[in-house]
Amino acid sequence: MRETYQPTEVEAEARALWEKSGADRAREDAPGEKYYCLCMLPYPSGRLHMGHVRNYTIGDLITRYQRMNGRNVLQPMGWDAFGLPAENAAIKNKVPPAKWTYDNIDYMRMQLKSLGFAIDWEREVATCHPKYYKWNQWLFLRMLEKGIAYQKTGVVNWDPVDHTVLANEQVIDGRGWRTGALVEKREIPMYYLKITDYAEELLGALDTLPGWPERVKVMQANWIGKSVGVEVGFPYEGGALKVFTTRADTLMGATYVAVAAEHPLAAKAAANDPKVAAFVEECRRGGVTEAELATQEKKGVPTSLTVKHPLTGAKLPVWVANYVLMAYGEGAVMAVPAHDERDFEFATKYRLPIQVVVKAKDSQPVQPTSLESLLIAKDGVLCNSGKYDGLSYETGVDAIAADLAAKSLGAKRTQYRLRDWGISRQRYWGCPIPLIHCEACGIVPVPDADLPVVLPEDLAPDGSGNPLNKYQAFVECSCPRCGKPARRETDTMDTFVDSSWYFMRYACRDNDTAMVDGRVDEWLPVDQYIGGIEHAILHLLYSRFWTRVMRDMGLLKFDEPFTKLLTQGMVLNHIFLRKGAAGSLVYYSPDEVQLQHDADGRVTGALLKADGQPVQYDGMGTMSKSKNNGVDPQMLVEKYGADTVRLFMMFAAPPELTLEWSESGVEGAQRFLKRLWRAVGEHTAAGKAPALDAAALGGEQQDLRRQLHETLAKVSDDIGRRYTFNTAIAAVMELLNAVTKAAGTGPQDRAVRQECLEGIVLMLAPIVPHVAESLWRGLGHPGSVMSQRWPEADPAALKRSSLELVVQVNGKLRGRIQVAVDAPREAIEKAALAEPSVQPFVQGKDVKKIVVVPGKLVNVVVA
RNA sequence: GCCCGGAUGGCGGAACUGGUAGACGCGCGGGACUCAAAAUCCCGUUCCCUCUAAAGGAGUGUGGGUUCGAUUCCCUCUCCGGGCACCA
Repeated sequence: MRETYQPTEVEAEARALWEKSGADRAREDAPGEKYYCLCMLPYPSGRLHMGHVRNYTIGDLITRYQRMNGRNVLQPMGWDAFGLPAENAAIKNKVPPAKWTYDNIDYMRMQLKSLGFAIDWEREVATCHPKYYKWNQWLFLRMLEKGIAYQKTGVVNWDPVDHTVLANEQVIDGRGWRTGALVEKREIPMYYLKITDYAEELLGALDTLPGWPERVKVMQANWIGKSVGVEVGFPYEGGALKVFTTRADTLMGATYVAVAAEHPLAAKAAANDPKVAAFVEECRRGGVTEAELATQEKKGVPTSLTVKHPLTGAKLPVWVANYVLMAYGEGAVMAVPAHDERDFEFATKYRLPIQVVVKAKDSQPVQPTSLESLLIAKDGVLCNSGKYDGLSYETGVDAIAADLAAKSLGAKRTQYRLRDWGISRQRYWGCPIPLIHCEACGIVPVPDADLPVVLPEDLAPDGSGNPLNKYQAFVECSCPRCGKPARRETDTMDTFVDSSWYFMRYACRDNDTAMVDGRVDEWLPVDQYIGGIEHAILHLLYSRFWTRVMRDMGLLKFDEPFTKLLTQGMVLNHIFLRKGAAGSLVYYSPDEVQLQHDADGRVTGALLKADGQPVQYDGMGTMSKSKNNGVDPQMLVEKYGADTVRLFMMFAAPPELTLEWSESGVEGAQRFLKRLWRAVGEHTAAGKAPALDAAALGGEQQDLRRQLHETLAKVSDDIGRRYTFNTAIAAVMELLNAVTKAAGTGPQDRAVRQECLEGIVLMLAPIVPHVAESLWRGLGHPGSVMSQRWPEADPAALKRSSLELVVQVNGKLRGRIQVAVDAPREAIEKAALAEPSVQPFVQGKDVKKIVVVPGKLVNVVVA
C-alpha cells in the first residue's frame, strides 16, 4: 500500500479488477434472489451533468449494497437517444443527428465508466437503434389492430420554434416544455393512444404502490383528475344539450346554461347573430393558451336560444361563455350561480338570476350577497327544490339522477381530466410511424415482415421542418395492399414512447425475433427505480400505461413496472452576477469568485478574482449554462477522483432533497478518505494484527468494539431501509474518529482496530468502491471487497453492563446517572434523587411523580 | 384559488415510535509543526449573562393547545418551494 492516497491509481486498478472478473454482469442463472435496480436513462446531450452523477451514484450504491447482501442484481444503462436537441445541434453544426448522438453516447459512456458504476454494459440499449425502435413500431401496429391507437384530426399544440406538435403534458404555462415558446393551436391529423381507457386502473392501482413517494402518487391522481357526477340533458328543439355536473343536487338552482365558443350550439347561434359570431371569433383569437384562459376575465354573450330545464320544463337562456372549455366534459355547463364561484361571478356581471337551493342544516337559507355567504359546501341540505327539500348532497344527487334517468335525460357518469396521448411528431429524429398512405386503399399498416421502417441516418435538418418530407427515397414506396405507388408517413413518434418500455428491453436486448421474452418476467418489475421528480407525471404515467397494454396483449405477467420509486433532488450551486450596460446580466462561475466573510464566518460579500471588484450574490439555483454555475463532473473526477465526488454527493444531503454544491464540502470528503487511508496504513505498518479474543477485552476496547457494532446496525438500517445515506456516512465518520482517538497499542487493541477498519471499509464499499478495494487488500485480504458479504452487527458485542440515564426535573435536564442495565425502578429513582446536580432542584420540594423511561431518562416532577 | 411539501447555529444537515436539540461535515477563531506558506494535527465554536470558569437563563418561523416531557401531535397565522389551475 502506498503511503498517500492516489485516487487515479487506485481507481484504475479497481476498474481493471472488476472488468477482468466480469463483476458487473447480471446473469439469470446466478445465485441469489433477483434485484433490478434501475436509473432513468440519460438523454445523450454531450456531457454528464451533476444531476446524472447524483442519480447514478444513488443507483450504484443500492446496487452494490444489494449485491453484498447476496442478491443477484441487474443494473443496466441506456440512452434516450431520439429527440430535438440532436436536430438543433444539426442545424447549428450541419452534422447529421445520428453522428452527433452516437458521438455523445461514446463520450458519456466513457464518463460513466470513469465514475466506476457497476453497470452491465452488455445490455446497453440506445432508443435510436433500429433493433430497439422496431418494437415501438411493432407494438404500435398491434395497438392499431386493437383500437388502442387511432387517428384523429384535432386541435393540437404547435410549438413555433421547434415546428412540432406537443402533447398537453408538454405544454407548461402555455409554453413548450423545451423551448419555452408560446404555443399556438393548429389542426393536424395525428395518432393517439387511448390512455383514457386505463384511467380508472391507473388511478386505482396507485394504492398498490406503497414504495412510491406520496407526493408522486398525488400528482398522478390529480393529473388523471377523476370526477364522479351526472350527465344531464337540457332538451331543445332538435335535441338535448348535454352537460356534466358534479353537483346534480343543485339542479333546481340552475338559472342558465353556458357553452364553449367551439360548441355546436355556439356555431348555430352565431349563424344568425353577428354579436355572437364576433364573440366566438374573439375567443378563437385571444384564448389560445391555458394560462391566458385561466387569468382571463369571465366574459360571455347571450344567444336567442333557450333550453328546457329537464325537471321543471322552465326555459333557460343559453349563453356563450369564455370560461367553459370545449375540451373538458361536454363543452357546456349548467350554471348554478348560488353555489358555484364562477357562475356567481358571471351571473353577477350579467345580472342573471341567482336561485339559492342549499342551506346549512337547521338554519334559514342565506341570500347570496358575496361569495362567502353562498358557498355552502356539500354538507348542507337542499331547499327551494320542491320534493327534494331536506335531502343531503348524496341523497339529493341520487334522487335527481334517478328522476333524470326515468326521463332519459341523465345518468351518473365518471369524467376524467386525463386526455388521450397524442404521439405524432412532425420531426425527423424519432421513430418512424409505420404507416403508408395509398390513394386507393387509404392508410395501410406496414406489414410486420417489413419492420423496422428504418430512419435514414444521414439527413441533416436545416430548421425548415421535417427533412423526411423532402427525401424521396424514404417517402416513395408502394402500397403493401394494392402495390401501386404510395407515400410513406413521415411523422415520427413522441420520444416518451421510447422511454415507456426501455427498462424491459434490458432483460432481452439480444432477442431479434420478439419484443420481450420470458426473461422480462424474470427480472421485472423493477425493484428500485431512481430518477428526477420532473418525471413524476409524464414518463411514469406513460410507462404504467404501456406496461398494462403489453400485459393485456399477453406479453407480460405484471401490472406495475416499478415497485419502489426514489425521486432524487436537484443539484444547486451559487449564482453570481453583475448588471452590465443596458440592463444586461453577466453571470460569473462560482470558481471565478472569492467569498468575503466576517470573523464569525458570515458571508458579507463576494469579489471577482479577476478584478477584485464586488459581484452580486443571487442565491442558490439549479446548475445551468445560462446561470454559468454548472460544475463539470469530469474536471472533478480528474481533480479529486470518482470516490470523493461520490462520497460528497451521498453525504451532503439525503437523496430526496436538493443538494447544495460546495467545493469545500468536496474537499472535506477528500480529507476523510485521506484520513482513512492513513489510518489503515499506520495500522498495517505494524504488521498483521493478532486474532480477536472477545473475552479478553478491557473496558475501552469493549466500548470501541460496541461502537463498531452499533454503527454496523445503524448503517445497515440507514442504507437498507431508510435510504438516508448521509447519516450512514456520518456514523462511519464518527467511528473512524473514535478509532483514531483510541491510543492503545496492545495485541487486543490492534485486534479491535483491525475489526473496526474492516467494518469501515466494508460499510463504505458501496459508496467509494475503488478505494475500498485498495484498503481491503491493505488490510490483508486477497479477494475483491465487492464479493464480501455485508457485515452484520454481533449482538454479543452490543451488550453493555451499565448505561447512562438522563435526569430531568420538570422536563429540564439536570444531571446524568450511571445505572446497571438491569437496575430495578426503585434503585434508579433513588439514584436520580441522590445525584448532586439534581439535589438543589428537588430539595425541600414536594416530589409529585417520577417518570422512568427505561434506557433513556428519569423525569422528576416537583410542585 | 386548490392540492402537496418545508421553515432547526454563520452554512449543508442530524435528532427514525413524544424522551439528552444541534450528530457528521463545511466555515470561522485559536494553537502545534514550519524560516515561511501549503498540507497535516490539536482545541474551541447555538445565543445571552460572565474576566474566565462553574453555575444559570433563553432557544427548532409566529401565537396558542395537549402532555411529567413537544423540533416531533393538534389548532392559528407568516414566509418559502413544488404541482394543478375557469375541470363544471
